[in-house]
Amino acid sequence: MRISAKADYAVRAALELAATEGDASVKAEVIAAAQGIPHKFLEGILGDLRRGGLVASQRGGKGGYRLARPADTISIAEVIRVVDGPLVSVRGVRPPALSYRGPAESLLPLWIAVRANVRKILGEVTLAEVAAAKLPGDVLGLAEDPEAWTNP
Amino acid sequence: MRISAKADYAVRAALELAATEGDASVKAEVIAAAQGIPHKFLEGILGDLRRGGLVASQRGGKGGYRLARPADTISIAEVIRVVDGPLVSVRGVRPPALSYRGPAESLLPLWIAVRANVRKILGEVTLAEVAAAKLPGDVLGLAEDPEAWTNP
DNA sequence: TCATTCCCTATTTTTCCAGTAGGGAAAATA
DNA sequence: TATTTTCCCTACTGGAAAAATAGGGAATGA
Repeated sequence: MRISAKADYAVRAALELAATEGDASVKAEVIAAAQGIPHKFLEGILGDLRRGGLVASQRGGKGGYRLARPADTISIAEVIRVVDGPLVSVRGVRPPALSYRGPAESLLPLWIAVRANVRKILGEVTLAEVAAAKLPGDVLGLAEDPEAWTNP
Repeated sequence: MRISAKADYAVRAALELAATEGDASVKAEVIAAAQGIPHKFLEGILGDLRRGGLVASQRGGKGGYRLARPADTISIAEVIRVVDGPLVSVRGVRPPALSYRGPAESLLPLWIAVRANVRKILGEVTLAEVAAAKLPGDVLGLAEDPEAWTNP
């Protein structure tokens, strides 16, 4: 299960906006430099976020980007969906559209369970929480287990 | 987050073996037909599973493949790791190797939490359970929630 | 010996990811 | 109005990885 560069970049860009005081606009170039993201590639991503209604933009002199909604109302899952489509897919297909035969029939509910779990985490955590380094208790609990950091 | 065709095929092939009575060998061609997997592609996957120690093979007349260990000792996570490498990665990199700056710093524990959760599910469910359509209670609980089947 | 089946290597085809290029449109500033 | 700044749009490219194919070699049982 791989999280794409696009999704990673999009979340980091959104976090930069979430961390900006007030309604000030931030230029794409500034975000790119702060997070080490290729400038033009980032512009495309910010365009996706804008079309997805998560970000507002302003052209010209003092222009730039800002969040379209308060940072505590935007989940990480939303950001990823806007740039990458479905949160979880199998062979590029979203789970409910899959069909399995024979002993593999119970694979579908298994993928559904995985997806539900991912949704639960990424859907409850907001940009505000990550930007402020204040993850919800249950998520922090999972992340704090030393076992979670071990390799394979 | 995308699960590759290879991982999906590998699990389904392993489930066919898990569902086979006794130690009987199953031919690659039979598995391919049962699950609708391209025969030659499947052969490569079965080779990976064999080199990973999950499957044993036998050449010649009555040859074929069978599980190298009891089906209730092989988790879905093991199967996926053998054919695809790390269970979860960000931009192709496994989470502990990532490094984030500024407001994105808490992204790392978040990815870790997601990974821990995926591991928890796929690591506890065995081939035997899926093949017998008897998923563990907690997994079934997640999968039974109608909410989990809704689209986005 | 012969049919069967796994085994190995190489090659192809396709798809998608990540990144680049160049210019046009809007807005502020002067 | 002219100029600068910045977002905005379209196209495109390179390359890697995913998915699949091809062909023959090596073991095994009959």
